[in-house]
Amino acid sequence: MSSREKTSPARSSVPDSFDAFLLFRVLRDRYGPSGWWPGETPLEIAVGAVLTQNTAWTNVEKAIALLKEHSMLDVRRIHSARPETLASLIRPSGYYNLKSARLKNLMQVIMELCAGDVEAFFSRGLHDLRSVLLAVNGIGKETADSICCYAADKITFVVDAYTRRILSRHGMAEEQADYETVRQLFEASLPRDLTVYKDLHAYLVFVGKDFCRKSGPRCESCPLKGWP
DNA sequence: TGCCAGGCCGGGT
DNA sequence: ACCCGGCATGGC
Repeated sequence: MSSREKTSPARSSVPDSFDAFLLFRVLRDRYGPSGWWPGETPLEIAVGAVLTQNTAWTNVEKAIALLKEHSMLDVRRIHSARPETLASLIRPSGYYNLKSARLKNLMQVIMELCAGDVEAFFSRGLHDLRSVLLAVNGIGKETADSICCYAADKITFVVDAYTRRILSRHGMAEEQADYETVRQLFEASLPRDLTVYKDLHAYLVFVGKDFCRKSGPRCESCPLKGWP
């Protein structure tokens, strides 16, 4: 059956020649191992993923440092903290009331499903974990995939604003292509290798920060100049 | 000084 | 199914 085209929702057309693995190799040659995600434990990575929503990482670092100083980087401590207390600690990361509630929502589900055992929580299968995370208020697709990939070591590609912008500026996708379309675009041409997934997303953030900001594009020395 | 940062939700059309 | 306002700090 050629049951493909009729029900497909208006989806952006993309050059089917896109080779994400080639992109990976080019960027790896330039950057080497990415060292991502910044964060020492799976819990710290997950917390950072929430705190960095629409926020510069330098601000997140301050917030995480404060959590550590107050011995609050802990499932039960966050879970039982007063919302205002938690908010005051993560203040530098912005949206602190919102993110305080979101962190507590995440800890709540870890408590409910695994009695606060982070390792057990992250040892679920990808699809199970991903849907559990997506059901948490305050965790959307990018945050869920970031946690799955970097905190739980699952093979799922993280799509963010930089990924979209870089692809669209190079004519490889529409800027407003929906999340799943872009994710499939990458996963279709990547080997199922966790390091490749982790590093490629990291490289796209590096390129985005250095050469592909919203304004002030300095594309001259961009490693992707002329791509493809 | 204003714009931007590794989003997401809820309400409106 | 989109579109939009709100959420907030710190850096350039």
